[in-house]
Amino acid sequence: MKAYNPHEIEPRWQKAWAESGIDEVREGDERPKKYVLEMFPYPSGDIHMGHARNYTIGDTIARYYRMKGFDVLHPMGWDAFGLPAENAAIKHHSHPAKWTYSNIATQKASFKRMGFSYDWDRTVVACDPEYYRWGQWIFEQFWKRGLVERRNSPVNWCPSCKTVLANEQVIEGRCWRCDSEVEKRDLTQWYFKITDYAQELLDDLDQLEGWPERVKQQQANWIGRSEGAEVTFTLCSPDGSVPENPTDDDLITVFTTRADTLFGCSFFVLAPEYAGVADLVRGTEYEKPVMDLVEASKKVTALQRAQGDHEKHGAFTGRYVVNPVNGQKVPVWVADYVVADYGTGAVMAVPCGDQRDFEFARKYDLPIVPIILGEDDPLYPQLKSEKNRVVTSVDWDAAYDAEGYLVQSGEFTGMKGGKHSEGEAAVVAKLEEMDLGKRKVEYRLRDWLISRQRYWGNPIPAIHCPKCGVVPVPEEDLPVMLPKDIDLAAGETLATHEEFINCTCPKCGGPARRETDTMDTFTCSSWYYLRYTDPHNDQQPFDPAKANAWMPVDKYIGGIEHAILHLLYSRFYTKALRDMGLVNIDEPFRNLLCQGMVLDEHGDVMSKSKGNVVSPEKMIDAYGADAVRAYILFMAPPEKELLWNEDGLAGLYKFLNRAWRVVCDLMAQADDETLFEKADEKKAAAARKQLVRERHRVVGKVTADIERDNFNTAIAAVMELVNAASDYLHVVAPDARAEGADDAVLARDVAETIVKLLSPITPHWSEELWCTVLGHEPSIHEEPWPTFDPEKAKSDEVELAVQVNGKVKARITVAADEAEDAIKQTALSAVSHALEGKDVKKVIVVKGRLVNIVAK
RNA sequence: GGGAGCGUGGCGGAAUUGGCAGACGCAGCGGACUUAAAAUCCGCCAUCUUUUGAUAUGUGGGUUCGAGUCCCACCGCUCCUACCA
Repeated sequence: MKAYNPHEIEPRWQKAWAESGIDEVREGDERPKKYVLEMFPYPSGDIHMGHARNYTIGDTIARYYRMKGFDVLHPMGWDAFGLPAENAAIKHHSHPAKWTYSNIATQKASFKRMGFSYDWDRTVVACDPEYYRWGQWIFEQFWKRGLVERRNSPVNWCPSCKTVLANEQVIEGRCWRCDSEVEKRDLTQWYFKITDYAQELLDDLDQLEGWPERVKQQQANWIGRSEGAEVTFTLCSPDGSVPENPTDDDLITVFTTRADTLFGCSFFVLAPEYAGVADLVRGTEYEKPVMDLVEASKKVTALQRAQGDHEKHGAFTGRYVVNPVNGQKVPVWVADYVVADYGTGAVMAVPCGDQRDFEFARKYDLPIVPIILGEDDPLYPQLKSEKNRVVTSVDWDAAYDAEGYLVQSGEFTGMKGGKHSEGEAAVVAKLEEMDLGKRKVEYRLRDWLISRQRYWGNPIPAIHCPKCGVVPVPEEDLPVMLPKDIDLAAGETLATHEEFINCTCPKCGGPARRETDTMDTFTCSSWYYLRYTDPHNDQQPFDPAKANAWMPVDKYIGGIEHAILHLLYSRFYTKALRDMGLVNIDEPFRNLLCQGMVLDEHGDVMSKSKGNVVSPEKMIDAYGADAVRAYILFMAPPEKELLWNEDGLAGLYKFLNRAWRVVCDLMAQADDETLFEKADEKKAAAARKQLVRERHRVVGKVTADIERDNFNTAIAAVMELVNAASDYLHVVAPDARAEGADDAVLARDVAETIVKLLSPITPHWSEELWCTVLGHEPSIHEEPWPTFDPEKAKSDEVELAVQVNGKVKARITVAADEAEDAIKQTALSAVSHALEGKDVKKVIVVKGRLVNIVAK
């Protein structure tokens, strides 16, 4: 018997598969398609266990579907633009491309060693001009359709990466990439109007039945739809008089979800960044304190806010606005707790019903007028039908933000108040009637800031002409190539590269300057899955017919850290491209599997600084790729974290050895007499029966488990079949398995079944046994998946637990098709000792499982 | 503060709709083989108890013939989010 030697068989089969092109996609195939995709990696260096896990899961699924008779697209590429390459280039005085392509080569070699079945002919590398050309083209199509905007506003700036960041890339006030504190700056930047799709991005989450609930929840929270109303207040003149015929300049609008509390508005607050703040106070005694506050709030970093420093600061502007529902004048303040870019940047403050307003009112001694009360509030009996203000202060220590009844609220007094309440609807109706308010939906989602002040990215294809303004680069001139001669270490950037910058305006032909910002790397990863469907197209980003044939991705596998960023952006791209007629789908990813992290044995994140990184390469050196793959899938369900434990890996290696021997022993003929003793025929018959049952049961179990991503229990089931085969081998001697005998047929069937069931997981191990021990031609990976007969998985006798009042008291064995009455009788007599002195009230028979006797 | 999820042996984890808790594996213990070790093969392995049996899925209640699973409250942990009016 040949021993299992992964180090010999793995490279041999990898070479053979590459030569035969077995993993390449066949175009024009008649079979139904499956598009299995793993998130493409950033070429940061050697692969780590997270990669190994992600891609092992995907490869197993892809191989399974091939055997199930699908035409499978399973591609791989690299998300190759980004800052680490630039930093490496600065450090080593070289070019980012050098570092990037060298890492790609390293990673690709590792992926091949893992035995991943990618169609390498379809590789997409994001920094390849053949790819980024079409990223620019798509940018221009978005531009044409009004999805691109250039505007000045406060943005997140990372001082360490020296670039702006999208909202989604700021995590607790820090840069997602380098962890530096993010600053606010006023800059003119490029945006994608993802907010145009806010409602659809929210609604279509319902279509995504194959997505984890928590990811959908996170996206819904991020989009943050909020239903409310706009309410218009009139600004009083500097002398405090109410303008008789107010112009648009005299009106200030707020967004609120609680119009029902409008009668409790006792002051009015503008964000420090609110556009008209300076004009309101210019030349007055209030100018200095207000403008000091505006300056100070710029210095309060997002980080300080994230860390819970919610001390509110404000300053009075000296101006007043008129409350539209009761005509009351309320003071206008500027305060740093109002967010400038949500709603209108102004809020009506109702301190009795909003905790933030309450805190601010207490700090600056502003009135707190109770206008919504719970029935158990001590003030309620006094105020419950009071329409006018009689109480204008409270001794509460927090706002009342629950549902309640409106009081001191004019005609609305007595109505129910709260979000989406009767009172809210009535107030909004009244405002609409007066033409001073209307229903409004707001979203938390902001437009996607896509420009970056970095070299190693996709250049934004725009030209600044002093005469014509900002104009797109003509399509035939795409791509705008990144200049290769740049010395980043010397501080050069695109903005200092005169040769790159100087150009002529495509409209007027005059001298012009090229845009020097590049696009966020997330633009590259927002459509790569479409490029895979037609990777060599040099006429368009992809042929819509090909994309439509393959899309959507049937199974998308990647890390949960992309729950918002990448997945939201990709959904947006897909919808925008759909509206341009390039694809006919609404959503790119039908099923999403978010794999858990790989942690060290103590549950800590693996990191170079901690020195606890386990290298996949070293594990392959020690145990072979198949054992590593099987271990990764066996030790935890895919979405859970995996605690690395090398003893466990050794265990899987031992299992592959044991299963190898069992397969060989099953195929051994009578000449190999030393192996087993001859057993009596009765035992042998029972062992045969048992093995047949296990064979059918396990195929059913493994198939169902792989379909629902339970690879750990699928492997456990194969282990059970191997154990059953081993038991059988101990009873049935090899000479019973001579050529042509029933046992020979059974033994071969079980051997082939084991090898096939493991082949998506351990492709080299299976291929070797298939071709040598089982004597077939390559390749097992083109064989059909084993089938099973549920009838044959059934046993003709079953053991039932007999419970008395829910506690197991005995076990009985009955024929599988035994009648219920007979089962009851058997059960009752089996537990007669436990029933003495009791009345049997009821007997419940659960077929195939148990009998429960209720007795008192 | 808001949202989502999770608590099962020494460890990783099983348990489709409520139906015999602990599959499968790791570690451990015992045995066979061996001069010996490794490898391999066989057996044991939740807790208490001599057997019978009793107790066990974070804690306390509830629904049910029956609860790891459903409901309520509490405790603990993890992730996401954060002044969004």
